[in-house]
Amino acid sequence: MPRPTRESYGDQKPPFSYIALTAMAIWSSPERMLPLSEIYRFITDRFPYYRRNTQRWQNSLRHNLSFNDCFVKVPRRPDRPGKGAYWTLHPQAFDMFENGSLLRRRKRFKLHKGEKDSLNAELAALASFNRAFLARQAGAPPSANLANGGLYAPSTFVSRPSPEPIESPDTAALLPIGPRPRRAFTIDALLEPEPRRSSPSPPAPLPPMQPHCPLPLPPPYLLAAQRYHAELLAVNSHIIRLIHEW
DNA sequence: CTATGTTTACCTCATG
DNA sequence: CATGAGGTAAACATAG
Repeated sequence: MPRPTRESYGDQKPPFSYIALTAMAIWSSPERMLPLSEIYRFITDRFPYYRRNTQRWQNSLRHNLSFNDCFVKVPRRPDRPGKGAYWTLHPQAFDMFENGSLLRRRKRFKLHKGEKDSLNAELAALASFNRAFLARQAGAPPSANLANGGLYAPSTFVSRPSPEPIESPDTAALLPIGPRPRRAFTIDALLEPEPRRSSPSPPAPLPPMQPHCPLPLPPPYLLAAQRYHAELLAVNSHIIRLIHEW
């Protein structure tokens, strides 16, 4: 049976789980990261089946986002106000599907408590930093040093390149535990290149992952973020290519 | 208020 | 039969 294509389903229900549909949407986006509304849009755009009964399936989809550890909620940048957060995939969730077909899942992706805790700690730190930054802006409005758009990249992902567990990269070392960073440069370290607002559907080929020269030597954020993106782009380039053929 | 998230419960289905 | 994945409903909570 040939790989199904976008037009194969029409009004029929596509054979993909919500997790697969959401992963497709995220993968197809330039930053590998989307707000909920964009995930909805991706799905309704290419699967007419989901243009009906939206309350039902969108509730299910939100349930999946919250319930499954493979999805990570990343806080918005303070200069990009909006309704919800951005959703991305945990890099370790990439071997979740067999053969990359998105049709079958190997096993549920679950983080162990320690991993989950440190991830949550970092995301909370990010949100906390946002608040601090916002407060700072309120005090000194003029020059927001955040002109070039883009999003945070989650930075505390443990790299596990292959089935063979090589060494254990120290995740905790990536998280500045103690005093929250007070200077604004840490936010620059988290900036991503401008996503190139191509509005409708055609996702940009593969976004250039420019080194994005850091200003002052950035904290571990940048290195971790870059490693994260390298993982996204390298480990799954074949899957991403498949999705782009749709 | 609505969109977004979180959580619990219960159901079906496949698999061992 | 037990277990796990996935789908659905629903009861919240919270942010904009």
